[in-house]
Amino acid sequence: MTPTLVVILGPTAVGKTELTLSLAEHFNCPILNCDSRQIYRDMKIGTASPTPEQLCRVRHYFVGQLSLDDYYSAARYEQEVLSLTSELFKTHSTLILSGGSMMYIDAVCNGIDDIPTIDEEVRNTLSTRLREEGLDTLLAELRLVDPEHYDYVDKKNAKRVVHALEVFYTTGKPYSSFLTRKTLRNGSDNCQSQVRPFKIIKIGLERPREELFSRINARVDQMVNSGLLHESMSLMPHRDKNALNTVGYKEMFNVLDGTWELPMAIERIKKNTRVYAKKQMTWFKHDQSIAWFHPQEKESIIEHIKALL
RNA sequence: GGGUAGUUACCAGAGUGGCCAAAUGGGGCAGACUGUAAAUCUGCUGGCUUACGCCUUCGGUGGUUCGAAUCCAUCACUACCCA
Repeated sequence: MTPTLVVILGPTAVGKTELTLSLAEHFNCPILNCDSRQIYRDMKIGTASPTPEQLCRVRHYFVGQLSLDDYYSAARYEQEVLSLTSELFKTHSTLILSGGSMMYIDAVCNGIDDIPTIDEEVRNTLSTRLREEGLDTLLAELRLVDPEHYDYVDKKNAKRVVHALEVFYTTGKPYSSFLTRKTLRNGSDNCQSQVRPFKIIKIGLERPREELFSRINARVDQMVNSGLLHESMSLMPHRDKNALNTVGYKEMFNVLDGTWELPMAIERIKKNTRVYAKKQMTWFKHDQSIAWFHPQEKESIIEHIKALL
């Protein structure tokens, strides 16, 4: 049997966790979580992490294993998933990867170029320079140093401009010289089977918009009832960490420092979650290799997978 | 009953004779995306149009003016104040 990675993806709150659990039980295989925030410890409520009960039902990987200080990235995730799968495929012919982090999924399915990780010092220098000298100065510099990427880069997106310069100052080589995949995006995923030593089956979960949005609203209320504010309070000391630049927490921090009233924060969390879900859908919808189902169509999904195994 | 303030696009809210289809913010919609991506960034948001452009808007009606969201009259409604 060809080793196969079944990828379950879809917008936040669509119902991935529960469906994935029953698929994993059905196929008797572990779950590789693919959520850039659930991978952190201490962010359980706000990220709707699998509960202890759910974690008991099926072996999970990539849940709650990082501390807020840890550096992480899609590239690192790709590496770890690849080395883990090469182990797990020795004993399982099918594995499930499930989550909504678009870039992480993409890194696993299509690979991501080998771009060096930036050290703290360069990162700090450039963020200071951005603050003090402004984006235009850095853009002008990028133009000199890496004209190819200058033409391509989103010139209003400081983060992208800065990153290209970070790479240049770290390696002495232009950022564009590290890029071998012309487009990261899904257009190229016809060749995925050559990229990976296993087959990939992508299952997308979707719901009508109103249905998804009312699930989002209900889930946010439920998070608040389960103590999101309290959890945020314990994370306050780390509020500037990237991992906490996350829907749910950033709004609650505003409540805790007195900027917002709680009801306002709750509304904003709902809204920002909807926006996030929409962004996920926008990303996923270009990927022709995804087979879409309603989360309730479990039997059809199983059939679909079996037919492709 | 009297007085004052107000009525602007989905909401809030600028605009007080031409540069106004109307600032700005929110909300909504759409999109981009190769390294902390639940991040970051962009566009659209009266109608028709690919576009030039055309048409209908700033509570209602009627006026003044070459020209009105802006000035005048009047009616309606809202808020506050005095009775």
